[in-house]
Amino acid sequence: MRRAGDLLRRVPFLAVLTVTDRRALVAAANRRRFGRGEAIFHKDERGELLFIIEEGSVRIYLPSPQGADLTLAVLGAGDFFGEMALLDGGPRSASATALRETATLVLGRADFTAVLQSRPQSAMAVLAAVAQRLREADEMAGDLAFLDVGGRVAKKLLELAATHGVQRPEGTLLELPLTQEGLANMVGVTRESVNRHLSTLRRLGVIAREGRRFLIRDAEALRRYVA
Amino acid sequence: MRRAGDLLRRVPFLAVLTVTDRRALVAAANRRRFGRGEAIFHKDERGELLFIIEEGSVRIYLPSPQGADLTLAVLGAGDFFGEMALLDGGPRSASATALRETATLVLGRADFTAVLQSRPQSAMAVLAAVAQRLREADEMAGDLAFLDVGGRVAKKLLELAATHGVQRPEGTLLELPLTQEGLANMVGVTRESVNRHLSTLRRLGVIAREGRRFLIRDAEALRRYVA
DNA sequence: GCGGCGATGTGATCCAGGTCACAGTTTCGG
DNA sequence: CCGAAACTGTGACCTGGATCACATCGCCGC
Repeated sequence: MRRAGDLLRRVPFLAVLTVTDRRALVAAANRRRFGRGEAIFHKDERGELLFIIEEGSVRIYLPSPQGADLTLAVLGAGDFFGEMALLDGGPRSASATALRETATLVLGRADFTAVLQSRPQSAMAVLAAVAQRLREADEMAGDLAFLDVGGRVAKKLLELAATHGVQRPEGTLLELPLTQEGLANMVGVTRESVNRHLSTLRRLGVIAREGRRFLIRDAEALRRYVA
Repeated sequence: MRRAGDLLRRVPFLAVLTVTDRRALVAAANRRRFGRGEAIFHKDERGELLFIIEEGSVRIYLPSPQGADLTLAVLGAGDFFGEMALLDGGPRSASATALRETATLVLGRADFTAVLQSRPQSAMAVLAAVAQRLREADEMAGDLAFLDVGGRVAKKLLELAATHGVQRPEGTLLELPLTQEGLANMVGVTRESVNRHLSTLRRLGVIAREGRRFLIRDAEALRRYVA
């Protein structure tokens, strides 16, 4: 229980609660584990559960009729998801699956709303988080409308560097193991196109491969490549 | 003041307040009018104001470096906008301009947060509204990624029919006067492409022009055209 | 009621990126 | 440690939309 408490302090909308409140919440919540590749929920389903990731990582995506879906986000420990359906009562707006063995804390609608109603600070924190996501969603739409494939790939790499990168003498290494297909799904194009752009970037010495991860050698060049 | 009070009851997050609370808010708020085509704010500016539309209509859009921006929403009386920057403290995530003579009620950050903090119901309503917008933004990204131009145009027409349509014996008339350029900006393509698709749809008898507005004769056919 | 400007309609080209079809290369489970 | 399965790399080809270039058609204002 100790570990869970620590983690919850890093969840924005729970951070503002008192230790006692958080303990109560953890006591009320269920736990669920998901195996690598296991579906957590599907778009258009009804659903009344909010998930907080204790450990692991989860992909949120829009499934497309003809395969090739669009990845909206990859979340990790401390992130929460599934709140949308709770907030506006609609069906799931996207699908979620575990990318690897993942442990979650599950909150029902009643517990969630109770917290929000009784702690204005907590509601404000959720509001900030949702606003942040809206920002990102709008930006994604803009990128899809304005940038060509090369630009989208470059921009996504920079984004991943910011969120999942570790500094190395030779550049920034993306910790997240990522296949070209995965990257393709993030920018809404075919794997082949991504491959060709990565090839040029590699030939230019801008990026390199390190096993299943990417190494960004020249972020500045990538930035120029976006425009 | 009477008219404003009536209107505010239709703003979701203010509807839950008492009449007295609303009166106080109206008293505290400023009013601003904007002329046709006038800019209200620009993306990336700092801004601390929330606008509630009393009368008129406002276009929210992402400007693109090379002209041709992307319209995210067209809002009318009773809608509010500009909340994002207040909620998460970031800069404006999009630009806003008045499409015609428009009157707004302006709320500062302090007033807005005061309401949210003191009225949990009100915070929940804002949460629902923002969640709703996030849903729409994600869907837009999906459409940009999955649908071809024809599908996007058809889908947008159906959307507009739902939000701005009036029933007529011959079909649904879109009240909103809309140029092909305007439609093009909503779906992220060139005016020429929109024109060609509209031409085929018109030849097929699915839609027709009524002055500066669209008449949808066969919604079912449009729906098929999306896929 | 006419002159002009914004909004339409359409043809001609061009090319980024999708599709298909493989070959080579890692990786990982048993 | 080996073999299958998953990833990566590339060529050939085709096509939807962008781009450019006009002609025409309203409306709106003077």
